[in-house]
Amino acid sequence: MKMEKGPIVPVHRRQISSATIDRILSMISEGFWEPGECLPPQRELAKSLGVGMSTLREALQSLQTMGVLEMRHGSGTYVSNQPFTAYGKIIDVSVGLASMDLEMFFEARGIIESGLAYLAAQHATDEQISKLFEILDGELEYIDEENNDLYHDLDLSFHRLVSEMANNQFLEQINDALFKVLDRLFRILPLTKEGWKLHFAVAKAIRDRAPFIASEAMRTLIEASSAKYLPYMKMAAEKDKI
Amino acid sequence: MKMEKGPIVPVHRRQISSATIDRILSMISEGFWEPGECLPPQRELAKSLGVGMSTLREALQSLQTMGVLEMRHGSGTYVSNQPFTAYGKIIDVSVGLASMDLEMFFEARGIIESGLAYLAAQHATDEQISKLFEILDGELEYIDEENNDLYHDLDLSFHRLVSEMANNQFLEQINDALFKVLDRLFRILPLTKEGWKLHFAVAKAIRDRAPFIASEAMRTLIEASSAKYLPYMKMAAEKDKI
DNA sequence: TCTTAAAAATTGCTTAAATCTATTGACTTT
DNA sequence: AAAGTCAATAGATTTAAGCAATTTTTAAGA
Repeated sequence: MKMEKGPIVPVHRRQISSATIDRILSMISEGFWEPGECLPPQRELAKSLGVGMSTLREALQSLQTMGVLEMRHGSGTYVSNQPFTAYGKIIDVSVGLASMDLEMFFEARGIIESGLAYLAAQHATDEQISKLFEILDGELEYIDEENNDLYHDLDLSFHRLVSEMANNQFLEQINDALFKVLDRLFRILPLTKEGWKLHFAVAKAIRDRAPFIASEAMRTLIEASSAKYLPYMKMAAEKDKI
Repeated sequence: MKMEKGPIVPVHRRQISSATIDRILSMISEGFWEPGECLPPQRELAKSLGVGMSTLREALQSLQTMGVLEMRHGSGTYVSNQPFTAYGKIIDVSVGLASMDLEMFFEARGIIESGLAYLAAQHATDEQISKLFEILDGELEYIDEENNDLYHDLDLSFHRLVSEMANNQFLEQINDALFKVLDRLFRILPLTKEGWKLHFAVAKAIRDRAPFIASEAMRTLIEASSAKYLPYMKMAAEKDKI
């Protein structure tokens, strides 16, 4: 019988720095070093792993970029005890490099944040819910005023709290990164009566433990702000470029 | 007049490697190097930037980890023309390090994939929709059979196509990474009549351009498979640990 | 003239060693 | 006991030298 010949796949000799990354990762996931713990000094570690110091440092630096390690000058290299924190930087970079696709990121934020509202309606604690309504009360004072910054802080708290209620760190980090980067491009406008009503609708649905309604309300909210700010944001992005 | 005293903010001397990262990033976003283009040789670039080669390489390696650059031995260092590809690796690492939180990742996948279905119902082209129904026809042949691998491929195509229909690269990449890593932990079970019906419901809603129904159908689908596989997955993860 | 193989040049990869800088903790002084 | 000083530790950076993969050039042969 004749064998079917596929294309011959070349064998790539792994780069040592890449292999070093995987080695360190597997040692961490095997519990050799606990979160928060300090790795051996770089000179020692390099010798133990049988690699040069520059190579080791390239690996450590990449792991730091991935949010796995934290290097402190003069002190040591520590295993991060907060995973997921690296998404922010990387999403930030992506948005910066693909800022022409601003709609895409807004759309993504709409999806993720409405999903978070869905989960919030399922998982929120009673304390969180009453705190959410406190924020709404606070916002009420700024309706139709020009006091931009104060309202902005409350708006931020609102979205942060919903995100927290959902109790899903992974989505929370991604959403947080998206929010920050979109917010930086264009600072939010003053609150209107209609805007407040949308916030209220989300809060009410979460209080009523109605996931579907909460997610739809949040979607409406994000779409409204998207429609409002996207033209300005595009202008700002263009200006940034030039 | 007395000055109001705020807390004294410590000055951190920036690390050169970190500054180098930002320098290169801004040069790319300013269009100094186009996507796909090759940077100068590392020796030259290091001299131009006024940093040592090891430092430069630490920066380049981090940028590669972020998906911005691609280093090819013997050839050169290129600006990536596909952004977003770095999410996969990093999400992979996160899941590996936080595998105790398997529910969290399943929940996240449910949110994102139902969101993708929502967008798919809005953006899908007619060709994509007919292709989706072809996949469903294909699946029909494997119902209640044990032919695991063949069905698995079709299932993968189904989810990939829905993801593609949504036309949002950012969410697509994140979902793809989640799918891969969850799929790797536990290979999918044979298709049942009920499972196929759930696939069909999603496809029908997309064809009918009904975003809300599509997203709910997808959520039901993911929740069903989650409920089915999570216990097994946990076992597998435990086994992996030991 | 075209093809092919060898050689050279280019470029990234790795190591090693010396030096600089930040942090920590122990020691001294008051 | 508190504050300042100093030495040890550990990360940060540079330089230089040589290795390894890729690409380009050159040269030989058909």
